[in-house]
Amino acid sequence: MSETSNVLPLEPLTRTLADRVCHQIVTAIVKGELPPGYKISEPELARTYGISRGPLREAIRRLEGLRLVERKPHIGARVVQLSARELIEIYHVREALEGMACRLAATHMSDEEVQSIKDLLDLHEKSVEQREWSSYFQKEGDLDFHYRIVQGSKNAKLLELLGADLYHLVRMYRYQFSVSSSRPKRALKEHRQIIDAIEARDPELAELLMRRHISSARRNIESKLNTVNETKGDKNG
Amino acid sequence: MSETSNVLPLEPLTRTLADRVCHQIVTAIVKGELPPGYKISEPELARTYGISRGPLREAIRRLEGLRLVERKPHIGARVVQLSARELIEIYHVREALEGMACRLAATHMSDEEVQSIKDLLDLHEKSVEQREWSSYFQKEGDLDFHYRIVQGSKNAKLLELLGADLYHLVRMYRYQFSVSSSRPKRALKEHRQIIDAIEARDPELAELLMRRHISSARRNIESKLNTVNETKGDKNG
DNA sequence: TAAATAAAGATTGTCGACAATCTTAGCGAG
DNA sequence: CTCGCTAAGATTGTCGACAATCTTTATTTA
Repeated sequence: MSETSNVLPLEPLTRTLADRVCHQIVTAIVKGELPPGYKISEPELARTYGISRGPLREAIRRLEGLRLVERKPHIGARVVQLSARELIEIYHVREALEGMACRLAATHMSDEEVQSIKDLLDLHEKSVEQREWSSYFQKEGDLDFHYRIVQGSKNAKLLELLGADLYHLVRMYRYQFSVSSSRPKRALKEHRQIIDAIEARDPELAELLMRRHISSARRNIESKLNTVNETKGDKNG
Repeated sequence: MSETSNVLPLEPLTRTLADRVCHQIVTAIVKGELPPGYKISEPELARTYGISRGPLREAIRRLEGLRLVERKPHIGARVVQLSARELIEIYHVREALEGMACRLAATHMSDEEVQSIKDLLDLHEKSVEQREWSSYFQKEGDLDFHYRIVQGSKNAKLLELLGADLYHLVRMYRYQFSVSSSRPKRALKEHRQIIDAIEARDPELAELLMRRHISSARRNIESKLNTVNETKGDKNG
């Protein structure tokens, strides 16, 4: 129950079919039910969700804006296929944006928000200890933390860019490759350092730690992708 | 002739009504023909562009993703109204993203691209000298420069975020307030310093100069907005 | 007179059908 | 056997009409 709407604050109770179905398709794409490269057939999807092609096409236009599908006129829409290069690019952008977010959060976050995140990390720690570091927490817990930091920056545009345009793709990648945080304990430790810096109201340190955190995650992914590429060889297209 | 499609690389020759009209509406919003806060009437706009409500609604969904309109279910769409706070937020984000873009550009830009930008700046200089620093150049020339730097970063995601989600709003703001670059000579000088740093393949300096450039533009806007607010008083909502 | 209610009008949301374009399978020529 | 053309099928693009919701206005009542 309770979908993953912590990260995607689109109320599921929107009263229009297009919005509701858009939200459903986002979830389906992120979870891999609609796999990358999948050709979206309008009649098929319309049947699946029990709606007409009108609202469905509106939803697809919205998904196009979210960069989750790519559309070509008179040919159709396909679920995006994240290349290694694009994934790395996203992490570079995250480093810049979330570094900034973290710096701002150190100034603008309320004490209550800080405490709330510390509580969240306590929850994560218990999950790690109890080896329940599975499914939801493994895949979504990390982004929950990051999302809250960005919220704490009090910069709405930042929240828009990260929440609407980047996190979906990161989540999709994690479900796809099932590689989420192969280093949960280390990630948790880094999260604690970050929130401590914010609590200490030390913007420079907070930014530095966040950038380093994301940077090391990126390098971790890069090394894994390189390992894969060594066995498979390059395949551009 | 030659629309402003240097900044918005959406081919005008797309063969679908929704795409074409979307592009037209973007231009109309940016230029203020559809003013901020304007209530978009579907029947009216459909008549205006000579199309049916179907493609128009798809275009509106796309505009929603571009953050140029805000939609409320069963009520309608309105052209976004940029608050002073949001505008400042955008400049903060630009500082982070374009700083990063500039750093990357110093490494990844080809010598030909660098030369091309220097030629562009020569053109701008002539415009300033000849006091033709009007309309197009005044409003679009600056963003042309910035767009090319971002292109030079060779980071597609960066280009997406800035080109699709932020520059439109900046352009809209400039047309609205007609305040574009009240300091053309100084801006041009800063642009030259930036491209020189890139040509010298000095990433740190390039980033520093770009951040400072955008930061001073932001402070310039802030001071102007404060002046306006002093006479008008605050008006949130 | 002011507030609440109800009906009329307008606007948005949804649907099914038709037209334009692309894809594919089959056929024929070289 | 391969390549190119053609026609049939399927898919996307567009439209007009109907249903659901919101807004406005007029009426009634305290």
